[in-house]
Amino acid sequence: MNNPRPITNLRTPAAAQARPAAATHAARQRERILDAAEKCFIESGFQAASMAHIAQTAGISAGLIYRYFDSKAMIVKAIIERHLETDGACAIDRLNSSEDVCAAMLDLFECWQRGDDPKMNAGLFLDLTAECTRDPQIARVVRDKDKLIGDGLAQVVRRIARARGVILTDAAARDRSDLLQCLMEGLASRVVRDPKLRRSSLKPMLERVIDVLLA
Amino acid sequence: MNNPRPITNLRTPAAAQARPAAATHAARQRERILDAAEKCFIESGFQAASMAHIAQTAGISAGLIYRYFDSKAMIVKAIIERHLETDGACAIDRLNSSEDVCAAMLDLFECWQRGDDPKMNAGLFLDLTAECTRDPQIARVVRDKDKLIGDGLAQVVRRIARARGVILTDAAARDRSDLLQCLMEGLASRVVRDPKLRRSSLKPMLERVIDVLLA
DNA sequence: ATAGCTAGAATGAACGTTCATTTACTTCGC
DNA sequence: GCGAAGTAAATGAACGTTCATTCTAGCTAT
Repeated sequence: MNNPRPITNLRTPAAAQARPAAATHAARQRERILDAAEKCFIESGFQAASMAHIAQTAGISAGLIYRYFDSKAMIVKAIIERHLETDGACAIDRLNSSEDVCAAMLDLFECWQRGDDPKMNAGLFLDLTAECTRDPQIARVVRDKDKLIGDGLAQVVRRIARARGVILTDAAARDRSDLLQCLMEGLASRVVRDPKLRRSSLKPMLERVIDVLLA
Repeated sequence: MNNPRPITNLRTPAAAQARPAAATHAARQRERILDAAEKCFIESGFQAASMAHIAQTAGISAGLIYRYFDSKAMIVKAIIERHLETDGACAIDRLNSSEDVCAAMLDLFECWQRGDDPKMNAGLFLDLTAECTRDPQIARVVRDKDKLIGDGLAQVVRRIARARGVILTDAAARDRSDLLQCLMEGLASRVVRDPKLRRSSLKPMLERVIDVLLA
């Protein structure tokens, strides 16, 4: 008499409806596993991080992970989706709230440089982008999200340009946001390849470049 | 009576002096293995590419690889060094020869987009950069080379600015080359995350931005 | 010329290890 | 006491690496 699968499958949202108390616990456990996985992925990369290490970091047994996730690939997928959610939204939010695009970008630069925010990690960003060239499923998710981020950034560009008295067409705003995105993502690479790079030496020219992009 | 190591160690340059005929064969084999490894690394990433797959791609047995390389890590190191050599030098050469910095950058963009040149692959570049955040040895090699590339780029900036009648200090040229590098590396990320991005939509704003950086 | 010898080149099976995943068992809350 | 939560050992596949063995090309003595 083997019972290969739990009767209430925690991996489906159906469990949430069935028993609310257990569901919140399950959700918390999933978060715990994802937090640990994120830490491990940053430390070792998606491929090299082992389930054993993730389990140890989460403070649970390796087998227990499989109660909450079907496979390692599903954890990777969940981390990527979470990262895309926070990373993209956070960047747009910063630009929207600060009004000073240059300062917002330099803040992001410093955040990457410190490496203290697991949600905005340069290594993870680069690894994730590289993975797109190899895993079509990941590529699709990333490109879908990237399109949304690009749209959001284009809107920010249009809004700021309008505040400066310039009316941009959709296409023109998009060309400018593409280059802005290029700059931001380039900073991720710069952070890693030149750790000595300072905000102060970046600021003057970045200001002038962004001025061109918004006028 | 076992003889654990070959008397002429192919992995040391000393072998080249000893027997020139065999040395050229060894060098050719090493190149063959590196070419195969490069292909596999682009296809699967540094971590996921297996020695068996590299051997199969090279058309030799798995064991033979160890006659020419001590370990997989050494192959990774050799590929990275080869990549840094060609990638950096090639970019500077293009800028030096074309005089039109914008066109040279867009050429590089298209080269990455086509993905036909194994020496200039965006996925490999991103993977390699991500690896810096995890392997200190790789980080050191990449950062040393990055410094040289930055110096070269700063010189190009100074030269072009001077041709336009602007004299830049070393620090000013460096600030500009940092942002140029930022743009170029951002393009590697853009190529992967937005495959539909076109040279024609990039060109107008890139021209204006580069104009600012060189004047 | 050629048979025998030698050493490097190459093979492929086997090794020990590690990994993701499964299974059998225990603990805990209700 | 029953089902859910959790553990730890087991499993088989895959990995990097090694090793005994075979192949091959060039040299030497006859």
